[in-house]
Amino acid sequence: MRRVLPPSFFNRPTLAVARDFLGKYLVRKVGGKTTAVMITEVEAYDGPRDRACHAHRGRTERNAVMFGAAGCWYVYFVYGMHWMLNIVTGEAGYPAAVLLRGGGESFDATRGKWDGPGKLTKALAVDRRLNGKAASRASGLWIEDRGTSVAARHVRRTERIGVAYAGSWAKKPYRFVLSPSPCPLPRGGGGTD
DNA sequence: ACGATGATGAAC
DNA sequence: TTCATCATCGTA
Repeated sequence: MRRVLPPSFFNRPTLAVARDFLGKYLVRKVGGKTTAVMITEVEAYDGPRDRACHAHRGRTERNAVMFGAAGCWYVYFVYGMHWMLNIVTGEAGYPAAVLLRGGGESFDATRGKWDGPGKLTKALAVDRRLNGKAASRASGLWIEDRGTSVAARHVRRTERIGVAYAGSWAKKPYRFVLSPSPCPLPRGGGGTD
């Protein structure tokens, strides 16, 4: 079973899309070579109120694609050297996206190879050229469901990385990590805010 | 713990 | 036009 995720998958609340990303495959085709990476770590950036979200200060040239259709890539450059890969989620006009932060070769070997958003884009040759393009075979970068189902006990939620400037929004559990070993109950009991 | 490294956005 | 900032990473 192998299905390319359609725009409707992404046209849902950002947190739901982020959660459901775990266990899906990010597939890159460049030239004749295809690479598939199981997604194991993502972060949600949810709308203008989210102070960690680029759209918090309104629309700019850089973040414009976040305001567009779900299922398009939002790629930007940070720290003078790294490309960040996001996919736009939710209704057009509502600026939200999911940042792809890490991936592995399989469910049981989820760590080590592509941990870190900058390493992931470097490994998959992702740069500005994909910004605004749809996630599809045509763009050479897309997401597939290959039948892996991820149970709740394998999903760990934490604060997002590198967004300390966002005040209370930095503390929200918007980072989702796939953990092969079952996680104990979330810290503090409920966990999902 | 820190420096690399350059695009971006807001201020002037 | 200038300048602070930055959804990171490798080395120490």
